[in-house]
Amino acid sequence: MATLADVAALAGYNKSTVSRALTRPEMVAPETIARIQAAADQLGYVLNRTASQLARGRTGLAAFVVPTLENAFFAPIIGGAQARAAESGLHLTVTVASLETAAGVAALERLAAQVDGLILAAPRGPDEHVAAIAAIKPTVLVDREATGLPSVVADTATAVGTVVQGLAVRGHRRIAYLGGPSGSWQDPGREAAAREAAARSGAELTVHGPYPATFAAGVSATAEVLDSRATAVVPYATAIALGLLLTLRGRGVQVPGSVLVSAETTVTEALGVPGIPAIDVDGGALGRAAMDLLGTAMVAPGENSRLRLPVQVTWSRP
Amino acid sequence: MATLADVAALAGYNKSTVSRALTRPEMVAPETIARIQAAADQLGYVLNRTASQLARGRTGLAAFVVPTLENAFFAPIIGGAQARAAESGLHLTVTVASLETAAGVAALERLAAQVDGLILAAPRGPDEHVAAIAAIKPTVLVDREATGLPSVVADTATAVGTVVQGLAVRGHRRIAYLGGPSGSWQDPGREAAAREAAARSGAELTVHGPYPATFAAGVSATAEVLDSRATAVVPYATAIALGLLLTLRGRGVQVPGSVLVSAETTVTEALGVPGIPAIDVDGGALGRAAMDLLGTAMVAPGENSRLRLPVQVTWSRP
DNA sequence: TGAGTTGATGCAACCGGTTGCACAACCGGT
DNA sequence: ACCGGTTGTGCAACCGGTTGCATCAACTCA
Repeated sequence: MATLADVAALAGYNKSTVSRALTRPEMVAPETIARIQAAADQLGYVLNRTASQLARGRTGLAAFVVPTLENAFFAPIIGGAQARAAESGLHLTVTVASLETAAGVAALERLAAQVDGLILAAPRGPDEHVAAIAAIKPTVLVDREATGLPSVVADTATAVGTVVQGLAVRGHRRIAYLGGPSGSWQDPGREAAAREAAARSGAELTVHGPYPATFAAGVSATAEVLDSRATAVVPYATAIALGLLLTLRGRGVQVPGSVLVSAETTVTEALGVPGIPAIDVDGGALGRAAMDLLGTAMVAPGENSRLRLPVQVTWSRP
Repeated sequence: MATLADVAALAGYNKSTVSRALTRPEMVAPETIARIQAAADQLGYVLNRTASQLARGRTGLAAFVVPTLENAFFAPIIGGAQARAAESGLHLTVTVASLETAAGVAALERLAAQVDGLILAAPRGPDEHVAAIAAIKPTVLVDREATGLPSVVADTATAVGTVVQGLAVRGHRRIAYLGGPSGSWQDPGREAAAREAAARSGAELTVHGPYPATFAAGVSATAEVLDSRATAVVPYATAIALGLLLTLRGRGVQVPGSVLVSAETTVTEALGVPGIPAIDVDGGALGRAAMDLLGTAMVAPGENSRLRLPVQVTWSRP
């Protein structure tokens, strides 16, 4: 592996000049840069991040922490964050960890010591645990808010309210809300919005859960949904909706017909029936926004904006 | 932040002794260790990984590379690998990247320069691209094999063969195989196994695809499946199966009845109908095995075992 | 008792970049 | 011709550990 010194020797300059040519071109004469560039190319030189990090006192790593990867919901968020991270020369490492247990917190504290900043996506667990991590390194929250921390959340509460109201307008008198994982920060807000919308439009709302955001949870929720005699269901996550949909149909229940299940556009359109509400979160935007916030947080700690991204509600066409 | 030198000064020893006391206790007198330990605790000393890495010439990072995170299939694999990595003090960073394009390869080559080893999960793209990465750092393949590289694959080909034969035995004369993403290494093997099983048991096999492993692909595959007039379908991935199932039922097609779709146990059981084949891959085991292989590959390059993990086939009960 | 081990610790040279400071060459202005 | 101000480059001291080699005391065995 070629080092700075090798390049310097070949190009006939000092290490320091080479370093500057490669990282701060504005400090170096154009033709010098060209020569150094040529030498670097010839040797196939690549910067040794570790050395660079040691010298600069930064690691060039950011961590994206998710509670689980089972939920495809995080995929586009990670994608968006990763794209932005790459642009600013950061590596984004994805880690699965929980803030619910002391062991999980300890693991994250260790991780925090090794990165320049963290994005905690939909972290569950008490505020103090979140604060403990945020105390170590600049931290941005996704789909959760906390005082004193920058955050970006998809405003699904409003979307759920819209959906419930829309359902009521379309004649649904009994609506079931399937809550998300216990500890979910978003869940109470969504539930409240659902309740409020139901009350305002004179529909009855039954609340069920908590359910993890998995297919299996949707399957096991079926009995409760049927018991509730609701004609429309608003589940917390797409995976839950899928499990529910398939099981309902497996039991010969008309969907929609006797029961209508909201999901996201790709799913509702697949149902081949119009008038099913879909809630679509732009995960990529969430991820990009989170990374941007982290970028500023790493430069100017203390700065903490709370972003709320709008969420789209559409009603399926056939 | 306290450094080695601080601890050394406080404890009255040399940096080097402190370093050894902390990382190779067997080389240092017990009471010395005790004193150094005390000093370290008092100062709240924590090892600076970056410095350690620079000196040792290793990064303590391993990369887990997936073609996409949309597919929940990778979640348990990553989980398993991450668990094992943590045990051996490695950080596992998850990266989304493709080996199909030159740009993707370049990005991975850059990544490879920064880690101690990589696990490429279900990489698509030509062998030379894989080889290019493997030439840089110890590399383990998951769900793909290549000469000279350690790999671990889930033997889904055999499972697909079993399923097709089972379907034929149960009276299905026309079976549709929905191929996976173009470039998938597993796909040809599965297709071959399906063909062979069909031929052996006198059933007719129609092959469709390629399809990406997504819900949307399952939706769009519906027309072709119906056209094929097959009574049973074996899709490449669970997400495809879900899209297909939902759309079929959305169109009023009896599933099963007119068409039967295989998936994984959680899904087939949700259908509430017996006799549907499920193919279940133990992702956690795949991940753990991959990480173990990487561990040995990092110590002893050249060593390259090819593991084939059995895959379970079950037929749903009501 | 002396030569040969063994064990514990110190010394100093790394690992590969980054950066403050010094210095020389060159600028336009007076 | 002289001066303050740029601009471009080199020098060397870092960043914080790791490790080969030297040193020295204590210990073994003849």
